[in-house]
Amino acid sequence: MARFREVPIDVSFPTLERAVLARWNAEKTFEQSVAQREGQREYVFYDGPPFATGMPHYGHILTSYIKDVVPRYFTMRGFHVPRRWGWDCHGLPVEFEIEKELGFKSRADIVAYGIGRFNEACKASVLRYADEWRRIIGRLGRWVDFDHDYKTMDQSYMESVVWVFSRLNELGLIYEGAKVVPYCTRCQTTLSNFEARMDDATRPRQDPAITVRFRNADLPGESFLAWTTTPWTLPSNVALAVGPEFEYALMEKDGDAVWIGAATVGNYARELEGYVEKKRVLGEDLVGLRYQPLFPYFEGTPNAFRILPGDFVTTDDGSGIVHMAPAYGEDDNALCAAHGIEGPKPVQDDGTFDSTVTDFSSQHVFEANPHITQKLKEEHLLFRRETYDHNYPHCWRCDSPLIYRAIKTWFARVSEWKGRMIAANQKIRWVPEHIRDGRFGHWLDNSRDWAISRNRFWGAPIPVWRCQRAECGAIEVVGGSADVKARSGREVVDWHRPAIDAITWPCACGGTMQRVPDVLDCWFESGAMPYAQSHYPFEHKAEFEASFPGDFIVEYVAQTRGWFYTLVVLAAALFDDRPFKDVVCHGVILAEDGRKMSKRLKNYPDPMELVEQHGSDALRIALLSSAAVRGSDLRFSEGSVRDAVRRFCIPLWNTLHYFTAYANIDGFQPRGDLPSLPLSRLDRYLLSETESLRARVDEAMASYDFAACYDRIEDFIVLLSTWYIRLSKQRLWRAGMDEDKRTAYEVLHASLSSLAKVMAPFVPFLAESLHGALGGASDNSRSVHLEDWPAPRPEWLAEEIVAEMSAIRQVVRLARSIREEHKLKHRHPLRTVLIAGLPSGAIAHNLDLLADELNVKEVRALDEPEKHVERAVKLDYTRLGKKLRGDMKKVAAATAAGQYEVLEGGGLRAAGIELQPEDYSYRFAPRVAGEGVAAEEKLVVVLDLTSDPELIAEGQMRDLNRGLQDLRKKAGLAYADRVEIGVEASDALWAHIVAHEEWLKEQVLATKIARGSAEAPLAVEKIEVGDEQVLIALTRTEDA
RNA sequence: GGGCCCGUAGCUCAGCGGUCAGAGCAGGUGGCUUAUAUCCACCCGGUCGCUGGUUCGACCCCAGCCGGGCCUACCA
Repeated sequence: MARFREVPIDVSFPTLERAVLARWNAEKTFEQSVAQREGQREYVFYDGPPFATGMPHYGHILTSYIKDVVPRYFTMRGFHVPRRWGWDCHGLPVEFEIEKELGFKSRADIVAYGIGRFNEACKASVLRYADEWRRIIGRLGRWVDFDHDYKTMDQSYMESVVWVFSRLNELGLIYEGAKVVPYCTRCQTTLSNFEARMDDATRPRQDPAITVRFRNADLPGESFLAWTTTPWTLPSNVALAVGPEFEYALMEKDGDAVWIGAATVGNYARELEGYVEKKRVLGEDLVGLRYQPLFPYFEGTPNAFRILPGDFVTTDDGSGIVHMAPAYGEDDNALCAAHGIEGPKPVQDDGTFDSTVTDFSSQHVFEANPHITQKLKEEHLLFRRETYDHNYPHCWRCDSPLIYRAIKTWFARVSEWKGRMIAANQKIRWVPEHIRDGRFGHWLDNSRDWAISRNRFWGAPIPVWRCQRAECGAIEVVGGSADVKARSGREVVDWHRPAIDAITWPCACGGTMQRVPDVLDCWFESGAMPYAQSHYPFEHKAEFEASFPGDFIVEYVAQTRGWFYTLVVLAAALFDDRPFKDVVCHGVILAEDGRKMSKRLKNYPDPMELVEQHGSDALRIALLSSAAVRGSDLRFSEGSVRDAVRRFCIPLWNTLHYFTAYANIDGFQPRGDLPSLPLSRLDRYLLSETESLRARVDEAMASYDFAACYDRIEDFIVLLSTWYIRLSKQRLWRAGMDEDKRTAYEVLHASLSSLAKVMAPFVPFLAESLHGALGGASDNSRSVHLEDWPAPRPEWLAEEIVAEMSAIRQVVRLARSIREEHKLKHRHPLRTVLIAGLPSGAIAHNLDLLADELNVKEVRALDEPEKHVERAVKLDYTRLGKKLRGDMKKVAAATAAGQYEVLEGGGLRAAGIELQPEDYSYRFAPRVAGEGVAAEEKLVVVLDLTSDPELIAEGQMRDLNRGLQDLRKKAGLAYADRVEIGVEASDALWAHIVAHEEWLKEQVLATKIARGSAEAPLAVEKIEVGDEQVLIALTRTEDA
């Protein structure tokens, strides 16, 4: 009766995985794994929410795998690791989707449709992919709690966000200002400076660049040349700026004189053909000069139309003179404000000119560019027209080119607490490490005030109410629903617009307090996630404070300016702390061709089809053992997944198959009594490596080096499969169950059991199958994911055996290379091998192993290796380099040339310098080619190549055995099936067969060996035995 | 313009102040296998981007340059 669950050899990993999933679902294994750690140490993981406006792609899958491995690992290590799924619900991405669906062209369409209806549509849509996400993430084997998820649109979440805003306000970190900010004319809202850099929002664009004459108001024959790539800002021009330190040249030809930056004259070689430099002055000498406005629209602007000094002026591009439109440029705004100039704002919210700009009224600014250029040309004010390729920001969702525009916006005064953010960052552990002071550190250094309001609809409200009486304008900021109720007497039923807008209350002045209409930047909401998911500080106050900062987050590198950033901003302001302790930044997954994965190009395989083809664990291995987990980009190919199956899954599976099949034949039942068993050195080697694997994985996980974890596990599987099991076959194949055989089973069982646990976080499905199969015939054994991580077993470590085995494996390689060189088949036995250079005792310890592996009758120590090999001194460079310094070269040259003398009592002298025995060792190289000698490092192997009839006969028997085994397999026989054999052999060969009949019968489980073909054989084949072609046949013996 | 990362075999990537630079894949040859879709050995294949410097010793550290990627900037 089978005790171990039968493991089919022709496994389908995807099928296997589905069965495991079914069991996890049925037994609520995930829930148990979390619940059983209740009360133990917390390991706090924050789930960075995806925008669920589409289906998961490889990037999400990579993130998800890491978000699964780490919590699984720490759970097994004894931590309580709750994992709540998060949904990002608010913001432009969603609004934009809905606008598309409803066929809206502009913001006005939304208002006409009704904010309430629009937001209902947003709400209804955000979770439309939720079921698909849940299905896919579940299929991947990621354990995460979807039932207790958080959504940024939850009332509790929104109330915490409101609290965060009010808290910042109490700290004096919020203000309303009219700064120049990125603005989307289609969405009709401001964006934050970092949204303008999201993903590929900043990308090449071609714009017109024109150089314009501004005529000197007092000397009409002179003009100032200014260059701009935004002709649409020229109607709003109110000043020019020059670099006070730069030189400016007055260039003249035929009575036309133009001022231009001296360093930029070369930029205008063609236009300035024939012009002569008449004068050269410093910029500061031009300051104060007046010029005629280009357009008449704003002629009356006080203090305007003069030349101002600007420290931002460069001479890299353009003409060295910069035109100033304060409402549409940050520098312009600051400089003009400093000189008492208020700029006109003729551009309306939808990007069109208002009626003040009579010539271009109601034209969109980008549409107006050529018309403005044309008009300037007609008035002879256009000096040059060109096109300019530059990187230009676009709206990260609707893709419209942004403009910069002064607009009333609510700001978080980030520049004020930047220092605390920088300090907090120093306490964060980044993987890869360079992000901390590199990409992220520099980003923090450049932090500017954050425009947090959006003149939009679907988001958490700015919790600011303002008295509607213009002459009062009092402002109140609320920090939660209690604040609202205290003022208005009304409950907050929904923090969303328009419900929240409907709540008003009387101002002390008699006016009405009404909410300012803006909503918050959705990045503000995601930055508030640690607090808002717990409804802090309204609920779970103590739990939150005990669990903050979080232990671990992971997202892709671009979040350094997204979520990672907003988390740090808010945590530094609210708690003067880091929001998380450890963060892993993974890279971007590219298609195999090195380009971005593109649905349109179909340059990548569908993730779920791939998972159903090869299995999720294989995909997990491929992704997490790649450089992507170290922050690099990854060219993903299906081949890497196939490779993972071939290198990792199949060898492991076959190991398990072998173990269960033979253990069941033998009726092996583990007793767990290893310490009392006569462990062989091979057994101790495997146990030592088993323990080392655990330690190596722990070490790698301490630095979140997932790739190293997979490498170590794979190394172990190879060792297990190609060394331990292969060498144990003879032990396990023997009939009956002696103690040695049982020991082998116990060792294998212990090692595999440990392996199952160590693998569990990394290949959760395979580990579960492995663990389940080892647990016994009953399918009711506990999940491996409910087990504790293996405890250290220092008693399993056996360093000297590991070193010895590594030397033995080297000897085996050397012996094989000798056979290779001499075309001697491995099956052909040889008489003797001589070995030198092994650790003392190694030969005695491994006599049988060496004899088997090398297929020799006798293994002996080689006493005088010098007879077969040259001996060379191998210096310990690390030791000697430090000691000898400049003499190192002399000594190295002398010893390499064999010029040294061995000193009595150890040590040697070379180039007049004495070396201690620990300063060097010897290595060998074969002296004579063709002698059956191989050497490497200090090892020397000498194989006796001579043969004799007895050895030849044995070789033939092994050939025959091999052929018969092959035939058994081809005939589809079970391992324990008995057979009858027929052999058509020469007389000489037959005589050998007769001599070895018993051995052969035992090997191939034959009841009878006959000369000639059997009647109606089950299988027949012609094979090579020695030099002879032999026909073999077998028939299955009916069971007695 | 500035910053960060990268440049190692045909491909994907390890490595790292120490002797002769590695693995996997791909190609070739041979061998092993009573679990394996395996595996093993050997061959093929490298100016470790280039040039200097530091050092007894540099793929590794430093400087400069070339190439690629990512990020960034008030390219008006």
